[in-house]
Amino acid sequence: MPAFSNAKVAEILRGVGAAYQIKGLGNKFQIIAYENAATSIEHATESVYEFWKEKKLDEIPGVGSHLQTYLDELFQTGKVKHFAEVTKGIPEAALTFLNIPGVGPKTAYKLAVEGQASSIADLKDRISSGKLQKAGFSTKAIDNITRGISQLQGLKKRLLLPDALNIANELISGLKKDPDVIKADPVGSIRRMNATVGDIDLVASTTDIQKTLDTFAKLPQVKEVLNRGDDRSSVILKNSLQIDLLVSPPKSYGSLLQHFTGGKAHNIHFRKLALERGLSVSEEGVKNIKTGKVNPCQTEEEVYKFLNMQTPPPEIREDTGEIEAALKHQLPRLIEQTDILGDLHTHTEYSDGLASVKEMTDAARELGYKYSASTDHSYPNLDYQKRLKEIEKYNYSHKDFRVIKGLEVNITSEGKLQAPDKVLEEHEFNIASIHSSFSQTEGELTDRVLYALKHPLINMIGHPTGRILNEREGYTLDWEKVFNAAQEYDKVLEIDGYPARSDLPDPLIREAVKRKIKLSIDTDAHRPEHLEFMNFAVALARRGWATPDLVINTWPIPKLLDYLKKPRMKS
DNA sequence: GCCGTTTTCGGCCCGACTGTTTTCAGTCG
Repeated sequence: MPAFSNAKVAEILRGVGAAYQIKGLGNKFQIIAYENAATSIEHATESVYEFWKEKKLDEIPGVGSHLQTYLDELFQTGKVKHFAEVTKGIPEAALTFLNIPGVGPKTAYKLAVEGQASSIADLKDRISSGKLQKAGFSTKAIDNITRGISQLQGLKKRLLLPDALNIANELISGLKKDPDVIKADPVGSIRRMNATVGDIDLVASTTDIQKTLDTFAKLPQVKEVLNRGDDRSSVILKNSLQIDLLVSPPKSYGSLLQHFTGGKAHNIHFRKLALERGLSVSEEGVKNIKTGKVNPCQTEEEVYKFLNMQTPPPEIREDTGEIEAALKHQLPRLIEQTDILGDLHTHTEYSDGLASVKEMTDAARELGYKYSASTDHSYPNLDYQKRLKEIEKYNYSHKDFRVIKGLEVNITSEGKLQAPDKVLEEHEFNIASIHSSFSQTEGELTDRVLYALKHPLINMIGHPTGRILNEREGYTLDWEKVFNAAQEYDKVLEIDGYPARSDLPDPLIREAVKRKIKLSIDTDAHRPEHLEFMNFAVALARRGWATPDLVINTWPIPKLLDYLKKPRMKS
C-alpha cells in the first residue's frame, strides 16, 4: 500500500466526520472526535504512516482504539469498510464545498444535492444564472457562499508574515491615537509568528469600548464594516483584507490575549485541563465553576498561573508538548535575537546581491554583530581572488569585526559541487544549496544533499527544502537519511529567515533540535535592509523550539572558526 | 469516539454571530 500523507489521512477523517453530521449519525461528540483526530494527525511532526509501521498509533492524541483499527485497515488495504458505508451516497462535490469558508457539512450537502452543484466552478455558474435561488437558497445564504468562494480563491496566497505584521502595526498605531486605547496587539498566527498568515486578528484594551470600536471603523484603511458586536468588529480594508478586532477593559486584557493567541489545539487542551481542576477559562477570565466567580486576568501570566504552569512563549502555543513542559516548569530557554552574534548567509554584487562587500558588512556591524559571513553564489564567472582580497582588506581595517570568507556553492543536478575543491579550500565557510532540477525523484535529491553533507569542505546545507512560500512546494527529501548524515558528519542545517523561504519549516527544525543537530539562523540577505529579517529567522527557530546551544552563530568567533575547520582536518 | 490528579462511565472548550430560528441550528476562531 502506498504511504498516506498526514494531510490525506486528516482529510479522510474530516470527510467521515462531515458524513456523520450530514446523515445525523452518532452523536456530536463522535463528530468532534473525528475532527480532533484529524487535527492531531495534521499537526503531528512525524508521519502517521511511520507511527503505524512502528505500531505506536496509540501515541497520537485523539486516536483511540476504534480509530486505530480503522487506520490499520486503511494502511493495509487502502480503504476502510466503515468509512465507505458512512460516506456512501454523499457526492464527492459536497466534500469539496467544505473548503469554502462559512460552508459546513449541512450546507455543503445541500449545495451538492438540492443545488445540484458538481464543483466550485459549477457552483459559481449556478449562482450567477439564478439556478441556486430557484433551488431554494435564500439571497443572504447565496451572498454568504459567494463571499466564501472569493475568500477561498483569494486565500490560496496567504500573506507572508512581514507583510501581515506591517498591516497590523499600521492599524494598531491608528488605534492608539485614541486616548482611551491602552494597549493593542496582533493575536492569532501573527503573534505566533507563523511564516504565513491567513487572517489578521487584533485585540485592544480600552477604557471606552464603544468609542474604540468607532475609532476602528473610521480608520483610513477601512473600506467597509462587516459586522459589529458588543465588544468586537470585523472590517474589510481597501486592500480587501478582513480584519477582526476584539476589545476588552484593561482588567481582562490578559484573558483576551490568551484566548486569541494560542492555536486551536493549544486552547482546547488548556481549557480541558482547567476544567479538570474545576475552572472554566474564557476570554472574560477564569471562572471557578463551583462558586461561579469569574477572575479576570490583566496579564497572560495570571491566566496560566491558575493552572500553576509557566507561560509558553506565543510562538510555540500549538499543543505540540508545550503545555506538558509548562506544567512541569520545564519549558526550554528558546533562542532570542540578542543571542545572535552574526549573520552567516549574505550576498553581495559579486553574485546576485545589490550592495558591495563593504556596504553589507557595515550594515551588519551597525546591527551590533561581531561577525558576518559573505557567502556569494558560486557563479562560474565569479572573480574569487578579487572578492577574497576585498574581504581581507575589510578585516584588516576593522579589528572589531570579522568577515568570514564564505561561499554558497550549488549542488549540481548530477549531485556534484559547482566549485572545485581548490576554491572551497580558500573559503572558511561553505554552504551547499540546491538551486536547480527540483523535479528529480526523492532519491536523487536526497543523494545530492547527502553528497554535500559528506564532503569535508562543506559546512552547511542552505535552505534545505527549497520551498518558496506561495510559489513552490519544497522538494521532498528522505529526512531520516539527511538528519542521520548531518549528525554523523556534524554538519549544520540552515534556518533561512528570508521571509518567502522560511526554510527549514518549523516541524523539521523541531526534529533537528531533538537530534541535537547544529543550526545556523540567518537571513540570506541580498541587500543591507534584508539583514533586518533576523527577527523572523529567530521566530522561525523559536517555533521549532531551538535553543541557543545548537545555534552556531551564537558562538564567539574563535569557537565558530574552530568548528568550521574541523571537518577538513579529518580528511 | 476519546479519555482519566475524585471517573473504565459520563462527561466532552468557549463564546459569538448569522439567519428567519420565535428558542435554535450552523458555522467560526
